[in-house]
Amino acid sequence: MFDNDDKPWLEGLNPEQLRAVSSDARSLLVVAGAGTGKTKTLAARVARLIDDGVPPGRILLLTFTRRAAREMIRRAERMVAAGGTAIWGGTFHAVGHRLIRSFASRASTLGDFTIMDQADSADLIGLVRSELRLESTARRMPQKATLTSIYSAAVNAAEPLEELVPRRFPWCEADVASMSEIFRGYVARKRRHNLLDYDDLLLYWRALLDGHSGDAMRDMFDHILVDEYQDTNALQADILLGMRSSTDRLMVVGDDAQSIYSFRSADVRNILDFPDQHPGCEIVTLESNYRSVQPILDCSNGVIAQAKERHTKELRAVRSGTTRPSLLTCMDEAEQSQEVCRLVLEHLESGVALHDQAVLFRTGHHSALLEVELSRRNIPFVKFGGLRFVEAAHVKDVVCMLRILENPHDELAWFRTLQLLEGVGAASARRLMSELGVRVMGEPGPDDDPLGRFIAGEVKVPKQAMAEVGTLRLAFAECRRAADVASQLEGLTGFYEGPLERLYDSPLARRRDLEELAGLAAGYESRSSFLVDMVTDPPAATGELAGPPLLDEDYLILSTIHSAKGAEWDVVHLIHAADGMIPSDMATGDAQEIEEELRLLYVALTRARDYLYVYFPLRYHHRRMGLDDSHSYAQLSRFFAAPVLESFERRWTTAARLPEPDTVAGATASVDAFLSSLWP
DNA sequence: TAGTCCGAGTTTTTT
DNA sequence: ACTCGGACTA
Repeated sequence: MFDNDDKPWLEGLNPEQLRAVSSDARSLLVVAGAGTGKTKTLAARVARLIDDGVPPGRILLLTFTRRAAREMIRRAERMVAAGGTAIWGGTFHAVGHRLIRSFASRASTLGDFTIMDQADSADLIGLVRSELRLESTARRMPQKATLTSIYSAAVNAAEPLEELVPRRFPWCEADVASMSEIFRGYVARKRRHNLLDYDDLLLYWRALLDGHSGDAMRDMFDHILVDEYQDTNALQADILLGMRSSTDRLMVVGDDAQSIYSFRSADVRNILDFPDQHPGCEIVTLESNYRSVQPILDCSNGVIAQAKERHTKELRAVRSGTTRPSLLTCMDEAEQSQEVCRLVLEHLESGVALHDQAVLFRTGHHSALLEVELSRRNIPFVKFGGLRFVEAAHVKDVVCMLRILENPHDELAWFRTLQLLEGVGAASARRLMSELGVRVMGEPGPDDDPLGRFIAGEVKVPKQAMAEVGTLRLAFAECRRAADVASQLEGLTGFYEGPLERLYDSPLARRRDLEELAGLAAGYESRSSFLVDMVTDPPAATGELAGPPLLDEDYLILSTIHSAKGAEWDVVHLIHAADGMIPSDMATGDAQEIEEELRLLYVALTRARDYLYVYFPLRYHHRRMGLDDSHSYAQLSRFFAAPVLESFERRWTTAARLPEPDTVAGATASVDAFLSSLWP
């Protein structure tokens, strides 16, 4: 019936995948279990659409990361010659930004705006908080980062503070009143300075859909495809509804068992309620797993079977293989690191490249000790997740200087940059900004060129700061003449040498980061697109790689479980399978949180193709690398209940065999005592 | 007013 | 082990 030579996208699709690829239903829900060929199906569908004559520019592909979008588009383009306009692909936030830029500026409602990342939002919230002088009241306010999370959670879940805070931030319950005041101030400040935060990218998108631009926006696309639908939130579901026209087709793909972003207000109800929200919807379920061998699936199925609420799906292995996963009990974290290195190298020797192996963990700092060990043994690695490269103070400093060049009225950027100068603190920075005429955009001022005034030296600076101000003026002046971002960065880094040495320790590592930043910038034509990408699509990985030349080399993958979503490796090492680590003791408040931790474990286990190793360190030292030997015993994660344990090959290192079984059995109390001693 | 020292409180995961 | 703000000194 089909000629595969004509239609290469048909190749190797199973009947369910084929249904998803060729369906013409107006609304299509694909429930795709882990490893069931979701990416392949999405890519094949895109290829099919293009082959059917849909112009690529009229296809919108919404993914969780831009990396995922690029991968899918690449695969689709391999299957079919895609000419003409490129497919619209990216995250909700990145696409929202693009749409707002073209529609809002055209309507001149917003003019030229700057996007803030989360740290910028936190700084602004901190600024508003200190200006409101709420500290004088008896209670101390939560940290600015916490306030930012609360603000964002309220926006994304569309939930009033009075309900949200007691439920998700119970320790801040007493602060709700002052919080509302701060948030009101924050919103006003954003508006006055034409700043949009991440949440605004979604809010303005939705607002534009309700306004005059709505029809034009809806008319842009014939097909919308959404990946990782289980991790979208109420606001995003709303946007999708708003984007629908009478003729378009919408396909969403997801797996409720892999919903792990409720902290970002993702709501599994989105995928569960999709059929109701989009009447006449066709549903396709993918259950054949092409990734893992059956013993790994047995163990993953056993883990997810413990979930209370779920769509029952049983993954079936297509590939053959009988190696059971290993649960390795180690003496302590140090031994765990040793064992990971040993097994990684063992697999390397038997032909599995480093980048086909990954070490997964619950939180960014869980890999700290392992990173030391890997460096010691010269095993190159790249780390995904944890603290981001662009959020490091020194990278932010340099990016802020670029932001001033882009928008000389960027209050936050000036405030940060000026304080880099020796002898200039918050007070002088404020004074300088007002002298320079950094002001609300769009309002007429005495001079529209604060940067020009700064370069011309038209402001009084403290004596101490004279030298550095001079260098900065020169650097800015050169930047104005330089054509490309890369050379602008070079000039600014020259000025930055002084502040870097003075303000931070380990300047060597930081200088390396700045070189990496320069390398990234070299790939950009314009400064503005570079700055936008730094916010909406920042580099996901940080690594111990000295520079670009080394990128060709083989390297091991380290990743938080969250960042491992959608990926797969031949060999997966999951470390810290102790209670308090997974589930994280930060997330054992209520049953729903614990259930999400369970899904998190499920996501980790289902990343493995051939070999799966789970490591459980028995003892946790109180003071890492400390001189004393005080420690307490951990308990195996509660998710490894008896039936799950049966699917593992259990092993103990020689050292781990030593403690008496009853010591281990009674360990929970001591772990809890240790952990709670950290935050009394 | 910048920079330093001290004490109190602190929640992970990411766009 | 970190951040943050307040008090204090130069």
